[in-house]
Amino acid sequence: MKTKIFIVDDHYMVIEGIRSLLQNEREIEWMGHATNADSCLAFLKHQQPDVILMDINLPDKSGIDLCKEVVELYPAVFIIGLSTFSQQSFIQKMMDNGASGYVLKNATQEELMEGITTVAKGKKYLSNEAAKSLQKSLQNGMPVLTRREKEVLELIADGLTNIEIGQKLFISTTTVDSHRKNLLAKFEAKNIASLIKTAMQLQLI
Amino acid sequence: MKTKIFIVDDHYMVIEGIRSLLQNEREIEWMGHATNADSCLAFLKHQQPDVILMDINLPDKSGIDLCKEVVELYPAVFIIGLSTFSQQSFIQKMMDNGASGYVLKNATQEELMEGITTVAKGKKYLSNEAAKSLQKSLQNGMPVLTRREKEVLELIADGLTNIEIGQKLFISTTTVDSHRKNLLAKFEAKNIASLIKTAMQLQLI
DNA sequence: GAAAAAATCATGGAAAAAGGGGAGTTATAA
DNA sequence: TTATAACTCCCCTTTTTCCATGATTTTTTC
Repeated sequence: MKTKIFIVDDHYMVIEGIRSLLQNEREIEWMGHATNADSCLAFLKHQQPDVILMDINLPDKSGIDLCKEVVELYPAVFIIGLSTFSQQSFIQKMMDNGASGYVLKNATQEELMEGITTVAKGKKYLSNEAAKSLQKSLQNGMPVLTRREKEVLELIADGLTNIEIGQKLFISTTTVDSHRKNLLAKFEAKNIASLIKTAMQLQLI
Repeated sequence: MKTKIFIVDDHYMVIEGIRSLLQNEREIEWMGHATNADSCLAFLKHQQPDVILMDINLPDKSGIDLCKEVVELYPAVFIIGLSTFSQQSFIQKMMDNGASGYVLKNATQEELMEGITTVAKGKKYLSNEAAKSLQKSLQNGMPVLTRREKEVLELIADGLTNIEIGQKLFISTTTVDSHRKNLLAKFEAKNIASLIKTAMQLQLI
């Protein structure tokens, strides 16, 4: 039986690239593509592919959020995350949100096919490079933040002071300060400036 | 006469996508591709294409630097910068370094062909979207930083205090403070945290 | 060579962050 | 059920940033 494939990516060159890589594969049926989250959801109302290749950066919604929605609505559809090399930190998020696999955009035809067939069987797949970069970002002490710490970090990055953050989250200013201190410790940062920089680099903001 | 094309991009899917978009064009001769700056330069030693489509993010060197080198070594070769949507701020840099055009990766076949033919004639080309986003980032008050402000900004982002920065640049602490204030004003930021965030988003760091 | 922009320096004060230390409560997972 | 992690709160001190205001010198540009 053919594996039905659908692509969500806002770059035509990537869509064409995937189509080109898959066009000679007999076991693949190309169902089409979407360039944003909305038209992807619209498509799924009528037809369901076996595997969706989903970019992480979409114009209207992050692939991570879309992934979650699709998995909830259509549990039978397997999702493979697609991303460029620099977005290692999203791999974990994508998998946490129900993706079955992850393939980098510099994957070869072989890797892509391996990913699709593996995932279509219900197994998990991480391409070598993806697995490597995940490992690397874990090794290189990528901080694991709690829910609250993430919230506080976002607000700090938006320019709010401890007092303002406390009011927004209905907690004491001193509590916000505690979270701030924990963040500095986890990032091994001297101050908020360097913390924001590394957090942005790791795409945690 | 056919236009000879060469691609430098580290993502196979993009390479395949471009190849696929161009494969039926009679006026295009596909010379090959490289996935990094070094092999691009190695290729150019033996053969020169008319137009190079060059990604901005390469594993060994930024496309911006590579662009400069290629233009110096082979003035007859025209370069079109390629990038994803989020890298508007690089468009200007790429053009400053001698690129003849700029096309976003979500360009259609028509846009890509228009870009290639325009550039091959020696003219400049910016795809609608690229031009738009350039305009936008200029309009939306993308701050124009002075040499000193950039230096100070980098050091702030690395976590140095005003005192440390002053020592490093051999200027008074109060001078550093002045630059800091100017930066906050230019970015319309409430504090350094939000400044670093937007500076990272605009890829000024 | 004059105007504009950039870089330099300063004072003083208010606000916020950074650093240190301590401690109770609530989830939650082994 | 008992550790463990997460979240909460507090005090005190020092350091740094932020804000207002003003001014001189150097460099660039027309």
